[in-house]
Amino acid sequence: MSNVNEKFKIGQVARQLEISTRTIRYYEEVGLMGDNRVESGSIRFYSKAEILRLRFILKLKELGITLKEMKKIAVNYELNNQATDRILPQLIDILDSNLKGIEVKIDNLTALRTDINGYRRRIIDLLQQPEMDKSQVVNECPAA
Amino acid sequence: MSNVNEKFKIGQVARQLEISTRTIRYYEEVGLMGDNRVESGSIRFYSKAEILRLRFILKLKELGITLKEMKKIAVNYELNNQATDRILPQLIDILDSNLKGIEVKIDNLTALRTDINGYRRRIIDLLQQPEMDKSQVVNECPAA
DNA sequence: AAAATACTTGACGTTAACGTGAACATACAA
DNA sequence: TTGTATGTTCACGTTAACGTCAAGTATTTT
Repeated sequence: MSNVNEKFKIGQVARQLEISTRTIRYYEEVGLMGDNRVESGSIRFYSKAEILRLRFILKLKELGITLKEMKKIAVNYELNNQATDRILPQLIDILDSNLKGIEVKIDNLTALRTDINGYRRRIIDLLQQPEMDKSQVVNECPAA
Repeated sequence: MSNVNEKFKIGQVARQLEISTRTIRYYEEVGLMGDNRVESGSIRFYSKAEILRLRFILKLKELGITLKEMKKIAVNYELNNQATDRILPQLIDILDSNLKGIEVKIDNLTALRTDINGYRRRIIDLLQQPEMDKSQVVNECPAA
């Protein structure tokens, strides 16, 4: 068997990618992976290309793209007869809107950090002034 | 009825805080709010202090603290006979670990943004060189 | 008092992305 | 051949924080 046509079973692939076999079957289940069971039997075999496809899925996931979004892309990829030129702009759109979401999240988290720090500081101040009545803190709305 | 002892029904409170009545009942259900049903009947009444408590819960939630964590605090608050001195350091601890989580998230998102931008740029480059074979992009693992 | 509005208690539904277990078939090692 | 590792297909479980009925009670308005 030539090296390029080498096939792997699901467990090998899973170990290689450090994911569970369930995950791989799940990706197939939701239509991200196509049926890899060979005619004869029910056992799945994956070529290197298919493993790359899995890697690609994992990468997109890392990039914050949901499986549902990926499916959309995949469907269009088929519909357009694998015309990459039609697909890539779509991917860019998704990446862009994702970038926006990320910016928003970063901003929110940054504000949150400031907020928490302020609240934290107020608590510490209270703890260091033992004569004060601290009971109100619990019912107080910080930075509001 | 003096103003300070004024009681509100759940719907009024909900509108005031812009949350659902279900949410308020849920907070009671998970032990964050104590039973506010008056002896005689089954209708809940909330004093301003209790509305403040709700505000406090909402604020902590904004700060990324889960209801489960709040419950912990609340339980200790009761256990310690409402000794604020024992509770506040605990709150600080939680806020601190939350801050750490936020830092991590910000870092991750920032790296992600860079990553996405890089990938995005590569796609655009490909789209602008019409002679190239773009089919590989889909199976390629960006920045890996 | 009738109608409209608000409150009550269940209790199942929702979302994402798998985890987990059962019960069985297949495959390679000793 | 017998074990043991690995594969298969269901199908229910998980998590958080409520949403959403349904069906009945209470309050308030007209």
